[in-house]
Amino acid sequence: MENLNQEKIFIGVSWPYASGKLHLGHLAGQNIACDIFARYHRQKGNSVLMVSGSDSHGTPIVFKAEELGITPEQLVDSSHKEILETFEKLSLLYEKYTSTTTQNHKEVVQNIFLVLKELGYLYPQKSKQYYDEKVKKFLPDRYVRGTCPECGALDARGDECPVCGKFLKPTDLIDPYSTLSDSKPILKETEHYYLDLKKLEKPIGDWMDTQSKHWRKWVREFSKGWIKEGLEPREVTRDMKYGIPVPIKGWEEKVIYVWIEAVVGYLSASIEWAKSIGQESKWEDFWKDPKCKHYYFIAGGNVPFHTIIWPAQLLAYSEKYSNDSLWDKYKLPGESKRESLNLPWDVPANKMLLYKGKKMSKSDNTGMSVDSLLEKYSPDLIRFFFVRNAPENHDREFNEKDFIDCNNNELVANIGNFINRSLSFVNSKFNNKVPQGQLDLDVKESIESIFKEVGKYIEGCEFVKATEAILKLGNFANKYFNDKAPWISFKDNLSECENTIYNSIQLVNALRILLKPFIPQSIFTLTTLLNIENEYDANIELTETGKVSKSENNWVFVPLNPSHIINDPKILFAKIEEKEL
RNA sequence: CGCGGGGUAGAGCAGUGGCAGCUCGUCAGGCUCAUAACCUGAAGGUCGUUGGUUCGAAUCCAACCCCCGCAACCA
Repeated sequence: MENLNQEKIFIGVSWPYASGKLHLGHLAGQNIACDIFARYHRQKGNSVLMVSGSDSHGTPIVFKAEELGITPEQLVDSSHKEILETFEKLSLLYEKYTSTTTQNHKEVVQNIFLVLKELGYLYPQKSKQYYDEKVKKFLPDRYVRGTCPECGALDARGDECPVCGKFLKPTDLIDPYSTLSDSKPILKETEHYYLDLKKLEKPIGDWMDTQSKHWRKWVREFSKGWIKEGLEPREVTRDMKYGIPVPIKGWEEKVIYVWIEAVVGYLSASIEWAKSIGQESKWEDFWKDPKCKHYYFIAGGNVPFHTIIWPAQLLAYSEKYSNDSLWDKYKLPGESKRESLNLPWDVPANKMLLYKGKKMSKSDNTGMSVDSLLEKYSPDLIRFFFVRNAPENHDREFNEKDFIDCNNNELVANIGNFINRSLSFVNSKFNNKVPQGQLDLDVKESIESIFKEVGKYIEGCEFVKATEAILKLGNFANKYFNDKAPWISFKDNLSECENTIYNSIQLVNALRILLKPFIPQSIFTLTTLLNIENEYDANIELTETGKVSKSENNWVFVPLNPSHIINDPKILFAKIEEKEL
């Protein structure tokens, strides 16, 4: 069925920091939800561009590499590979997953830096910062420690005192020392560029007022709070060699700060994608068509970058298009249209996944790695669990008992049980042949309304509710089967029995189509069990060929014909015994 | 200390002035094609605390307690 109302959907997914493996927070935060959203839209026949990549620059990477005795490049390379492997195991599928280390990214970042500078949004300013003479480095805030001026605690960090919670500047600390060498750092003058966010406060505030109505409440309130407090100019360069050099004469020893650099990846990865499919200007379809909606899947902590700073950069940069000399001088790769860049449509950020009451993070090792979970559980269960229990509006505690309950009560007892009892019945009583029948009115209505409901929820980024709706159909299906009692009518009213089973098989097929974006691997198996051949699937085409060639709406219920022969049933989801814990 | 979110049954949550609800779990009974679902019934709450407004407060107001996140790379 050709999709006549094809929409363009751009999806930017938060760039994982390339300093180690993925942990459960990544899954709860963004990496599962984005994939379900993308798969749904591809299935619907929409044109999707989902990009992300490994955030490969920044001070922590340099320090971690030093600690491991390798170069930052080696650390970043191995992390990038590990991330890609994990994504593949979980069937997380991007149009482009790249890294901030590419030449293309560097070009785009420097282009944006220079344009913002020419437009007067970046200006240089001198300041004094702590410098460690032993290791010959300027120190990031958290690498300076000392006594808290507020409560007297020793070992307070340069950004915050862990004892009294006071927010500090490194220069507030009494008796500061460098965590890199334990020596006393000196204050040394340095010069940096600053992004003049103050100048952008009004336009960003206005944009947010009109745009944020459909955002999650907490994302909206949080972002508006930032604007209300007032935006201050922020440093955008660093005294470091590893990273993207500041493209200005005399600044060769400095790099562009990662917080302004990494978000540019959304644009540079789109440009890289366009190149890789051999259509250099294709990215403009997604970035310059005002009808293309931009969604950013991120985790809580990154909200201000995506609702304030990145939009501010885009808004400022778009002034290039009404300036003849800048337009001539600073074209992005493949750029042909003199039209401004799209701002975020929605930023469906999730809150934190907590483990034993604390947030998971790479830095303190409380986060369980995704790999350790993959050793014990199926990728589809992991996908389903993290979208079913996503911390969309509240922080959420992770525990393995809930994980097993989700498998046993929802995937096994609800969905799996219904599929199995239906297929087994066709197998044992009808020799694998779908019996004659017609769709009952209530079955038809249930299926149609659930399709609408689930679609509406996914499009509104309410994934927990989407899973609830699907489980509701599973519940309806089980009840239908039960109420109709085909095991009784088989003995005394064969045509009624046939009709019941015909309807049950249609419900199985409806669940199959609805669950495709969520648990693709199991659904692939179910498609085989139902002996459905030659069904077009945009996500499978993208997996296999790297691109989608058709625009077909397959988010529709298609009944299976009577007399269709299915294969022998097989258990789709295995029950997990609690004692295995 | 600042900003934001939260505290309702064992767990997860809904509920913005009118009998405290939903999903899952627990217990008992019925039914049984199925990895067991479905039906009926039951247990389980000081709605964080205290005070106030009101005929009436989970809901509005005030003060306080507790948990989580953020402040520039920790999703």
